[in-house]
Amino acid sequence: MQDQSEVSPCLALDAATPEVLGDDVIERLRAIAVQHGAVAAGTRIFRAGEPFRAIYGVRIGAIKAIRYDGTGEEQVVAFHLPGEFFGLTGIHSDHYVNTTVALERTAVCGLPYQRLFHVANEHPRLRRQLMRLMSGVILTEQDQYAAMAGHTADARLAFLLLDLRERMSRGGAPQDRLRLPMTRAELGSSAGLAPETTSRVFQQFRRRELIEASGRNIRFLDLAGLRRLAVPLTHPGHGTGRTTAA
Amino acid sequence: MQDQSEVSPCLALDAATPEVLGDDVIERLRAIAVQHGAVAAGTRIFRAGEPFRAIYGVRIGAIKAIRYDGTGEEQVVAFHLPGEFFGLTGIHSDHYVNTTVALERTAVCGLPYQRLFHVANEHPRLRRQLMRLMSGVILTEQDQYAAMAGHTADARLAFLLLDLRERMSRGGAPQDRLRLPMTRAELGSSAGLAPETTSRVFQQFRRRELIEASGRNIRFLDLAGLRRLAVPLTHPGHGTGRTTAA
DNA sequence: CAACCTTTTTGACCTGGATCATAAAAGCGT
DNA sequence: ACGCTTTTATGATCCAGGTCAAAAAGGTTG
Repeated sequence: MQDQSEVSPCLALDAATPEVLGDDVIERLRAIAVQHGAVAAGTRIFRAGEPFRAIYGVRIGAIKAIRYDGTGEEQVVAFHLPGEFFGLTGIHSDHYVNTTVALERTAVCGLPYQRLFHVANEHPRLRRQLMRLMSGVILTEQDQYAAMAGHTADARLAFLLLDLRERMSRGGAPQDRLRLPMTRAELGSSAGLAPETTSRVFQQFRRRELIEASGRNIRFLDLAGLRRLAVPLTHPGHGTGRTTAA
Repeated sequence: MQDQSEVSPCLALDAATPEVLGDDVIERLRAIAVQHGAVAAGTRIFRAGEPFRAIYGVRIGAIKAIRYDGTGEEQVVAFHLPGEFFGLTGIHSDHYVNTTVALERTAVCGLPYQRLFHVANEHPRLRRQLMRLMSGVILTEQDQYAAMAGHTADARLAFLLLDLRERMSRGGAPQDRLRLPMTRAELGSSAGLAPETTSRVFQQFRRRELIEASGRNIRFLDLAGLRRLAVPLTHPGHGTGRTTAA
């Protein structure tokens, strides 16, 4: 189950796909998917304002979605990890609204929206899955918002780390270690914090022995402690899958 | 065009509906829509954790979507105004994740999701519109997030006021006046600010003669000034409709 | 209209995090 | 391995905004 990124990278529409969608649909999707080769860190996938053509899935690597805030300052809106989709806001606007950039060596695949829509026209299962996918993105976005608004730097970063941990370990990765694909500055920006603050909070976490961190390599020492710190997302009911969007 | 809230309240799927969807679809939707009578301020529409049944549209009034943050403190996640839909996150989770409460005398209508989906099965137009709707919600959510993260109280509230103004005037309402349906505390909470701060910023806006405000009644005196203050949402390309979600 | 309760405003104070500055590490390309 | 650039860490300072407290408006209900 760990070769997920090899087998049906783009097709992991919201985690539980193979069984849910059926082989025929998977085949159709595979046919329309545009597999892009791996690109180097710093490569832009698309730029805000470009006409919307396709939604993208991350196969390997990581993506940041950014906006340029007035002064030209870069503001990170979201990160996208393997198995997640981005560019979805283009559906509404006919243009991409964020610029997306590879954080490391990254491979994405594109699902041209018109074609995707046509396939969906013939497959109710896929339609339902698409709705679920988008709903999940809204949920993620709201969680993020709720976790940031009116909370301390500690809480925000604890939340972010736990969130990244969970999303990274989706394809069966080690659960106690984590290699961050982004800089402290980028991580901070996504939480509305200055890079210096991010760095200091990391130190604090180390001192408290919540994590071990050398550079971008994190080891979780005390998950319970981190969770206590982080904003508790009181998602009632069951555990659910996750998604993201640009 | 101002009796929109009377004619096809629920059906205004993402603003541009009548022409886009066609009369037959409208008729079908009208048939499945559950029109709820107006409820008093403070009435809960649904509670976090309840099983997901329907998505809701606001006909008249206003809704707040809230979460209870650890300590039991209420945190406002979003406001929903006439013409907007909420409860969409339930699609993914099978449960509502926010609690939604009427802020004033409010009428909503419910679109039972299964039925909605069935109608959509027969109408590609509606499918497309639903995708657009959800994409728009993601966009709104991201805008909000970007506008709040790492910006001053002034900027956040200026943004919020302009946003509310725009959304309120959707059905052809006066563009220079605004009756806020929420308290300062609620407005602040949605921006991650303390009520006192919200109040003080309002005073500051008054002194600067950006707005005139007596209680919940706002008059915009200097839109350009407010916009200069607010976080500029560099949405490239065209102007687009708006939406919201719970 | 009076008593009551909620919301808003204002003041005083204090702290979390931004900012500025600089040093120490890491990466990284050659 | 060696510079060079980018990233991270840490210290000092400052201020926006949170918190506590209390008064002043508003609204609501009997």
